[in-house]
Amino acid sequence: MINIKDIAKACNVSVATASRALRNTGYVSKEKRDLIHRVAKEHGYIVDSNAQNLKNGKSNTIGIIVSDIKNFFYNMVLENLIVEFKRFGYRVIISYSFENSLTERDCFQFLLSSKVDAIIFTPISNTNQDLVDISQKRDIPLLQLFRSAYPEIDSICVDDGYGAYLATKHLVAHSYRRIMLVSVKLPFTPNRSKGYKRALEEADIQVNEDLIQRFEIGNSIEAKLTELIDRLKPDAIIAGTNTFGLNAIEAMNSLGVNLPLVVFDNLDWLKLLGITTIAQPIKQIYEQTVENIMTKLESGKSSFEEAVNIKIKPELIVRRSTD
Amino acid sequence: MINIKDIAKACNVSVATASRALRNTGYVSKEKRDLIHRVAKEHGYIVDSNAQNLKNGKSNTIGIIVSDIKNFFYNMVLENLIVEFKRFGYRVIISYSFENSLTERDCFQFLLSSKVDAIIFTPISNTNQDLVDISQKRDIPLLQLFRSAYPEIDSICVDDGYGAYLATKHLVAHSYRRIMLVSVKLPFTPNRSKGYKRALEEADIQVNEDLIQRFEIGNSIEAKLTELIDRLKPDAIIAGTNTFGLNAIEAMNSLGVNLPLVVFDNLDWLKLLGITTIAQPIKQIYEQTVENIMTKLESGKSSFEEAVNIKIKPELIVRRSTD
DNA sequence: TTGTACGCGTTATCAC
DNA sequence: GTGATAACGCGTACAA
Repeated sequence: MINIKDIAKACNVSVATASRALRNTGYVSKEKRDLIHRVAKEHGYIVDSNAQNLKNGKSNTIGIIVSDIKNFFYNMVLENLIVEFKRFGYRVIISYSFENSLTERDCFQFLLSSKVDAIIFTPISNTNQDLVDISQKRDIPLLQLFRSAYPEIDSICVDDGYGAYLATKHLVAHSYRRIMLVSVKLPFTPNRSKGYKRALEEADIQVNEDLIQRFEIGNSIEAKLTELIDRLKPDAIIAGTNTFGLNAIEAMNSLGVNLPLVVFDNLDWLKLLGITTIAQPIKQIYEQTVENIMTKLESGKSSFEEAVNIKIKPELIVRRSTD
Repeated sequence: MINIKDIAKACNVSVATASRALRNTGYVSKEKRDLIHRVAKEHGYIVDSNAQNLKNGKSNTIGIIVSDIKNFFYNMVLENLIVEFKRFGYRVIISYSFENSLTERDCFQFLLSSKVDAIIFTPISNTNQDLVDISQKRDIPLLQLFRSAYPEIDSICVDDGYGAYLATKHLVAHSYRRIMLVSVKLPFTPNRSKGYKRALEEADIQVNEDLIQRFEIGNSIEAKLTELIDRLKPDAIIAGTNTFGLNAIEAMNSLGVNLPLVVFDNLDWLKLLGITTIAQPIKQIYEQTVENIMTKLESGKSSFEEAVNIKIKPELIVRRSTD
């Protein structure tokens, strides 16, 4: 393992000089600086970031715990976060919790153990309060993204309730009355059914609780939907995730019906099929996220008096499935 | 920052004892062990992995550089790799190169700097030879996944040439003669056109080079495809990626034609649309990857005499688009 | 402008 | 069973 001492020796300088030269900081004459850089490159020297972080007590790194690696939108936001934070001189380190609280716990501990400067995460539950507390004590800025499980820390969520409101209102305006809402059974996430009910109430339509169905994410609900559609005879469907949307289409196909459909999350294939969607405003999400974290980081304050809860409004994109 | 010294002091033991207790290693009496664990928990103690890694010269971590965060299959493989390596006691740390050689360089350096025990990556080019060399010198097992740019290191790829062969042969068997291949312009990846040509030659069909089209990945090629289909009048299409597949469908829609289509990468919506696909055998990919890395790690040898180049055969899934 | 010396948090060695 | 101590590689007062 070739270290800074080797480089210093090879250049006939002290490690202090080598360190300063390699990090382009402090005083060091041009000749020595060039020499040191050249020798370092020749020897394939790479700093040991563990030693650096240990020394500095921080790592110039932002940790992100993503709950679902398969979620296209999470990945889109993640990509932009990586790019944006890089522009501020921060590296991003990603951990995946796979929608599991214990795995989330591992991730959280790992990030704290690595001395990250901030943590962004999509909470699965509120069972890791102790780690949240430790982070606060260490003055590490925290931010909940997409969900809000810990009231005392900042959050940025998409207002899915409003999305459901938009979808329902749109369908109501097209004279549909028996609208089925296929929602996710997920705690700490904005409530879709509230927006659905509000839109119906505004139109003086009686809410039928049977038409509000909740399912766990993860496995196909095609069979269940087939049964439900057949039995409840809805005249339109709102699918809370694009997987549910897919299942709904399959269910309708197998029943030989073709109901108007609105799907959450705007993916390419939904556009292709001409399906109306509720689109997440990716840009707003990552921009607000970066601003939230950078503000805390630059102010040196890991949090302010009151937790900030930002709700970002999704957009309705009308296509021929509901025209 | 509460460290092991604090814990030791609070327990009236030495740091050595505390360290042994916390890591459940070496000798330490039951009472002290329990006490130390309790106090550590109470104080919210978390080891500093930077100090650990610095001390140990390694991190029990495998670094993976993913070239495309949006690629669903990469993510599927990644998820499984994380789970599998965890079972072997290794943590995975992910970096994204976004199909950019310089970013890949950053990632590579970061991983080496972090003292990862092995690196798996999807090379974009062969311009980072120096970092490959450094890794070899440090005895860090390397593995190229999905592409092969450095002949001297192991690789695991999907045999896309064979996939193209399967697709072409299938279409030929259905009497199509003017099959258009929409392929990716990507170096170091198995050549799709070879398999395409082989299938045609086996059927004594003259290869028409015009029908082999290559495009960069990243942006929509719908307009180009519309023009090509209109001008070249193919009687079937093979799309080398699912984005190209999407574009092909859009192009056909705008022309009002409906040619048989085979698309690489089997995604849910392709199944929904009944489109024939070439499916990547995810399980084989991650299993072979884990085996390759773990063998090297456990044998203590970062490589063997000859580089191993594994090609995994994809599968043809026939659906109604080509029936 | 350069070098010496110490400490960051942890662990392995060795003496007790 | 337990504890003192030297390292790991690096950065930085402080001295020169």
